[in-house]
Amino acid sequence: MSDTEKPSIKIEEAKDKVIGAIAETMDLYGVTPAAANLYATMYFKDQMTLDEMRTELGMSKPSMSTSVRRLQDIEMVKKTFTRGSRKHTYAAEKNFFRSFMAFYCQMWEREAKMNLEAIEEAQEDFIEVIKDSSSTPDIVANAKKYYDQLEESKTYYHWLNDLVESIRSGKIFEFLPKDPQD
Amino acid sequence: MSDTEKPSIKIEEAKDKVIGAIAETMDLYGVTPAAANLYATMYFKDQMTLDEMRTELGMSKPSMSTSVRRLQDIEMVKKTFTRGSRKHTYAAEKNFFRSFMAFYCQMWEREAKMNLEAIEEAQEDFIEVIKDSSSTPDIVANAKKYYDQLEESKTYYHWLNDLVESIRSGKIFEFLPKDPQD
DNA sequence: AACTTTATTAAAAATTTATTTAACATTTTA
DNA sequence: TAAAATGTTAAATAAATTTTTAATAAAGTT
Repeated sequence: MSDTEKPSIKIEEAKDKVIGAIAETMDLYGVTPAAANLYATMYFKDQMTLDEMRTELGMSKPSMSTSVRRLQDIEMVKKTFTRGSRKHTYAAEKNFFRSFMAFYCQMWEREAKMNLEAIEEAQEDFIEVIKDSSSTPDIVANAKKYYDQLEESKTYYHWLNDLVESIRSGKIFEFLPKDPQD
Repeated sequence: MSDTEKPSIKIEEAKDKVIGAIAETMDLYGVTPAAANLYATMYFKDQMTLDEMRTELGMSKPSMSTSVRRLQDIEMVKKTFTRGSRKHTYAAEKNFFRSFMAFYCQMWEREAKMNLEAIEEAQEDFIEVIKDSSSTPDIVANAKKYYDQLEESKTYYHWLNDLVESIRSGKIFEFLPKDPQD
């Protein structure tokens, strides 16, 4: 290896350290390894085509195609327009605040919605049981207990929705500044 | 079916709606289906032994054993002491605020730590390349660009640590109350 | 101290998920 | 409009993960 090559190799190695760390943490976010590696790789690129992705990661094109779409779903990758090229180009969202926002807001909103819906339905059932004349006293007591437990849990889902709202609006950064001036 | 059975069946069905919803959202949190179903089932119980779990879910005991341990890891289940019983007993954390806290704080702290470590190492490498006399001007320019990109991303990880701290200390609830008085 | 009960670990089986190869559809260009 | 290039869908393969059966260890009881 010539001396003049060393620095560029060192750069690649340095990038790889960060790519590895990003991909590993994304893995825990329910993203497939291919998508995680792809995002981390794109984090150091301006924009990429599907063919560049496949060359860079050594994976198949359909794998890149589906990975890129999943990353688009969670808004971590955006399609970019490049005049003069018929290949589609994509760019990674490099602002982690925006990625955080998109990912968690989507997730928490979904969670709150799904669970609140189930809770409402269940609570209606419990009320019917409580009203039902054929219910024995301890069945009624049970139904009441569950009804109250669910009622209390709603507080959490409403809070989750509030959290989402404060992130979307940016109000949370008034409370927790991005650059703490200490 | 006798009329007096109907209410208790209705109760079970109502619980199952909520169990299904909880388990489905937990699935997205990287928890195995067995663990997700187990937690959701325990959510409506005071406490359970491994044998009760296996009977209730119709799964093997080792599956319950490992599931319960994973739930303990993310602090969604706690071991309880029951005098007079030699079987271990476990109880689900029913306060979702506490589950949220334990789960996300653990996750975010880990993410910030891992990525910040990788970033520090990479930045040292970039500095070496910049200092290296055998680096060509555009290699130096590249190293500087990456260095700055990583430097900026640190803001996010520090913010994540601040978020964790405000959740752990409960200060976040001053900003976002659990019961909004509207 | 031996026996019984309970829980955990290890190896095997089964299921699920991710990835690839191959076929198809779409778009662009000549 | 035909040919070439790009991207996506479908079926098949491969890999990883989850779950189970079987064996082991630990704890408690007689």
